Amino acid sequence: MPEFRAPRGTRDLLPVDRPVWERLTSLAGDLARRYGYAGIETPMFEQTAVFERGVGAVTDIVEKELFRIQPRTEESEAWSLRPEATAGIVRAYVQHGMRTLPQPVRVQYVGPMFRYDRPQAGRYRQFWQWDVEAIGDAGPGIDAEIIELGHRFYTEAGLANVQVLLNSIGDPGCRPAYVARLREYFERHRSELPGLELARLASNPLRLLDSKDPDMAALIAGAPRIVDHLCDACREHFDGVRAHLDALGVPVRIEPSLVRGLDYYTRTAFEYYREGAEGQQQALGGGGRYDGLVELLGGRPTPGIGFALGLDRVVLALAEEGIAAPEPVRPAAFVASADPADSVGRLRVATELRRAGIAARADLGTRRLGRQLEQASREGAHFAVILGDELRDGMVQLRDLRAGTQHAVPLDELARSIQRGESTHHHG
RNA sequence: GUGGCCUUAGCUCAAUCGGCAGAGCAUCGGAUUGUGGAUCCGAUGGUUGCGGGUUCAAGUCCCGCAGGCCACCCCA
Repeated sequence: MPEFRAPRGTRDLLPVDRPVWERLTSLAGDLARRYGYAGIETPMFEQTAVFERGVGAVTDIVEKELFRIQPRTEESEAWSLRPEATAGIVRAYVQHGMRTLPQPVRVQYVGPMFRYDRPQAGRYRQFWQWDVEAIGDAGPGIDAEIIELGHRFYTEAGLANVQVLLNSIGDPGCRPAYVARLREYFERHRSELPGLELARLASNPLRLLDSKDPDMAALIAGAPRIVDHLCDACREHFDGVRAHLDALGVPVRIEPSLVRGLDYYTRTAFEYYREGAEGQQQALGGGGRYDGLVELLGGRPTPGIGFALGLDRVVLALAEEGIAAPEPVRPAAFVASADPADSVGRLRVATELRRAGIAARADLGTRRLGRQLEQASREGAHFAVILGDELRDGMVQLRDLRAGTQHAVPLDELARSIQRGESTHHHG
């Protein structure tokens, strides 16, 4: 066991892991372009207060999972690594006066987030999210656009069985009355509550709804549903979201018990859920509307909605479904030579090919020719270029490693021959 | 933060009752001084996660710690 290891809950993404990640990030970028979401990037740490206020001071994320940075001096501000992206993006929206841009402002970002909790498969202390936000539009249409965009990502990534769970959790106008009714309901059934749930009844009755305790299932099923207690405006918004989603053909399941753990959510709450998944990390992503957040962080009252998709969990899901990762890039040409010592000649020819735009590699060691060709084969090269005595006449051997054929070509026509061979094979 | 299971070479795993730490794959080399994914041969690679204890003797038994996984908590 080596002396040093990646810190607990973090891991190295090795060359063999990278292709699937590159595919997912380029898919996110492609969807962002199609849907009109511009890139944004905010710092990986912020003043702790941004998260305390933006995420909610009494949430688990802030209370027990925040990665706090030790200040270097007493005068230093208290910083924390970001546990999610929305608070920082909204902070940037306010700081840079983005309310003067055409509204809503559509932005997106792929990057690492940090939460200090106990690692498990699909749950890490450093993990990657694709975060998408639309700030400045209160209508239900943008909710549907965002929800469909997230669903689209899973579909195009290759996950066919991802379902959207949808709920409305009301707003500060109507939610308190509902929470009071809910509390009243569970108080009536106090004797049936497991100990852990009793504590929640006092702190956050909404959380009782998404309890995983099997003994709670019947109780939850009989509980008042928030969607039946929305004010007219919230009701109308929720119906609007559903109507837009229906029109788009997005498979949606209304889930009255879906409440999300972050304080700032209003109205729309949604989650992407993988059916038939092993383990508890079935939530692939989630999001919701946060109409009070901009104001909380010092801006004018501004509505907003967004989601965060956990890319680590998508990678895991793709592996579980047996969906193959993209092949690593194979070189078009591998330059070998009869003289094992002639690394200068090999590197020179490879460099010329590279300058001509060809993916070329060369053995820069001292292997004999047979070993060089073995290397070329194992790296999946299409052609081997063999430098030998023919160089005196300006000729090299061009060997097609897939076909097993070989012929001499002039060195100054080498790049063109390889390009021709590549294109016929790719389209043949 | 709570509980359970696990940890032997880069990877996947053996090692009888406590008795000399091994194999396959991978890597490097040879068979083959100008011709490749096969085959054969060889080499490199270990403080058995770390620390302590019991014992003539510990990969094996005991204790602690770390890390991984699982279930909670919570979330992505």
